[in-house]
Amino acid sequence: MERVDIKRLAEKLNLSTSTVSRAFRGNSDINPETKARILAAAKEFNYQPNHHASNLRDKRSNTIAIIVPEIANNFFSQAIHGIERVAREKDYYTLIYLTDDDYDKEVMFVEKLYNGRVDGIIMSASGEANDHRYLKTTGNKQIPLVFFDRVYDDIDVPKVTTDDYASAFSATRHLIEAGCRKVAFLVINKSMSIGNIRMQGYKDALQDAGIPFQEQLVVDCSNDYDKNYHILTDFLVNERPDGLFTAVERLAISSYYVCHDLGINIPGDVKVVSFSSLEIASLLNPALSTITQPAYDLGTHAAEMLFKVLEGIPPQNNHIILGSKLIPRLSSAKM
Amino acid sequence: MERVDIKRLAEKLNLSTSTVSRAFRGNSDINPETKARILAAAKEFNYQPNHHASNLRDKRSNTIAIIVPEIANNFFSQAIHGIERVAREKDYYTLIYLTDDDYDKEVMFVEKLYNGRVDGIIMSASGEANDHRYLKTTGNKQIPLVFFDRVYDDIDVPKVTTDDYASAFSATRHLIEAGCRKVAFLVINKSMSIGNIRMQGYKDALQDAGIPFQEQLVVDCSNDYDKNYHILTDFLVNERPDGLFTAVERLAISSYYVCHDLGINIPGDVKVVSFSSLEIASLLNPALSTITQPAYDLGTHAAEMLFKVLEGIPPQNNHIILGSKLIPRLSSAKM
DNA sequence: TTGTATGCGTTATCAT
DNA sequence: ATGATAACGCATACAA
Repeated sequence: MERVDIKRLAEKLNLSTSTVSRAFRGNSDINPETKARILAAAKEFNYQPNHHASNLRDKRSNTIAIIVPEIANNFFSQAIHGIERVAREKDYYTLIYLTDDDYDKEVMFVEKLYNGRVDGIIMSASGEANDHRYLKTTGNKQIPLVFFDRVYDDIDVPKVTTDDYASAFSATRHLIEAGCRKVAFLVINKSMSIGNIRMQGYKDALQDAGIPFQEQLVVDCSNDYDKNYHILTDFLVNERPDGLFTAVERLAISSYYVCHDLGINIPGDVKVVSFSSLEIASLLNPALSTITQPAYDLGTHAAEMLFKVLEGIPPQNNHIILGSKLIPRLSSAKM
Repeated sequence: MERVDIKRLAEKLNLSTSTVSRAFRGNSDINPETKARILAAAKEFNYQPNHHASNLRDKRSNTIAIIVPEIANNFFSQAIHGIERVAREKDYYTLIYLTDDDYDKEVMFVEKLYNGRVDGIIMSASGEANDHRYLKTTGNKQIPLVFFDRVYDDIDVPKVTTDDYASAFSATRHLIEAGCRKVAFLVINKSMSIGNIRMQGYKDALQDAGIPFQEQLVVDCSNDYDKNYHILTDFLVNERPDGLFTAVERLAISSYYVCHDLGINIPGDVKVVSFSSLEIASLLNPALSTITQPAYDLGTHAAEMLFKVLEGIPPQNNHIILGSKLIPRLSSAKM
């Protein structure tokens, strides 16, 4: 009921607030016995130094924000797990923001964070196609930002990504080696840096194999399951590709549904490889060949970079690139 | 670079800080023109009222905490999504805590939150078997708490759960109707309220069908994949059940792996039904029969209950129970 | 409608 | 080793 603050605790102990305060901070000198008394009393009365008061004084919040497009997604939930673990170790709070892939929300979130609410931001971007200048202000205001996975190339902050080009290249080559001659590339936003890079790997692998690139084999999908279902149905019926390389897990899933419904056999009629963080890819029917990104590690690295910046240590390497793993399974097996 | 606060903004505008402050609060009277001027200037200088200062004054944080066992889990990530959406609408911040199913962490998190950091907590519990008295203090300190899914029965706070008993009952009956006579129940912590309730539904469905309950068909599993693999391998080899009812998704996954490796056919040799929030259950090999909980709705309801409490509206119903859906698929098909 | 003054709870500085 | 005090930035009660 009664809220106990430092003042009341001090009164109960016949001490000054400064002494009590000292008991909770590492540095200042204080008699060990006094400290013990204070800590005991604090425990008894369930006292905790008020967060807002401390942070107002210190001008820091011990809090970071994570901004991601979505959370009900294996990749992001694993990455968040990684970030949270590092933050917890540093005794930082973790605020979470979901943009639902909406660029306007992203801007709103970031601008709101100028209120001293957080010490730093870790973000996977939602609006590649849009204007990023709103972030440049961030630079001026010195609120540290780190990108992971989906980055804005024109914003010069630390970034953690995977070797998307190489992965896309090897995934495409893998399909070709499995016998595909008409490999499609399914992507959600090919103008996003990440979609673009993956497409480049795809193109180059085709060229490398002497297969001409065909624009109509690049399928621009959406975030909406129903829309994708139609897009992919049309595409598969009309183009009859013999290989699908999908830039995100969701598109592989949609492809599976469509193929099931159309009676298209995987891998007999069409082979599939996808970027995916699905842990149970091997349990799918058929087992899905994946390029698995180290989502958790992406998160921990991003967090570690951010904390380096917060600690004033300039990161030696402003762009960390982690390797992904191509795991061939039945969906892309040579028949 | 230069940090602009309310004072500086006031100086630039030749106004007092109180007037500037008023421009940002809905209530107080202020000349619309003045307000417009202030807001314009705020935009220009990128001013945002300092979060900690406001909250120190107001003794509220506009922040809620979500405490869950894990996040890389379809159920929890969907629930979090629901909570976040409601919080966002209310213009609240959302802090996230992952306990990794560790009761000690849960206690630590909650106790740390006594520092005024958040206005309320939404939690799915990690330590049913442990002592919950640490939460009773919370009651005294009036920091509102709402449970969802995994609850502590002995703590009297608003709760949102699903109809676990009925779901477990019908899942078990479903297996029996599909021809199973030796149905096992796989559970992670049967002493947890939720595991217990599900087990009761299982038992009663057996009894209802005139099948005697056998203790050795209740398999106590862990959170660890490797351990479960061994536990389940032993169990399947030794007991040869013809039906598996698994209390959590993870155990169905492990069962699939084990059955694949042992050459046990699903549903031919053993049929499987599981509580699961897996969206692609129908793409598994074989398609997994699920009891699907409305995870997202659980989240939104929990959040709405919490905000009711925060707004001083006593919830009319202290325990909301949502229905789950049994979706039979190939894994439990009658042969 | 606007301004003045005070206090929210904490901690660093300075004094004792 | 401990105490008194000022300041962090803001929002309200009260005065004008």
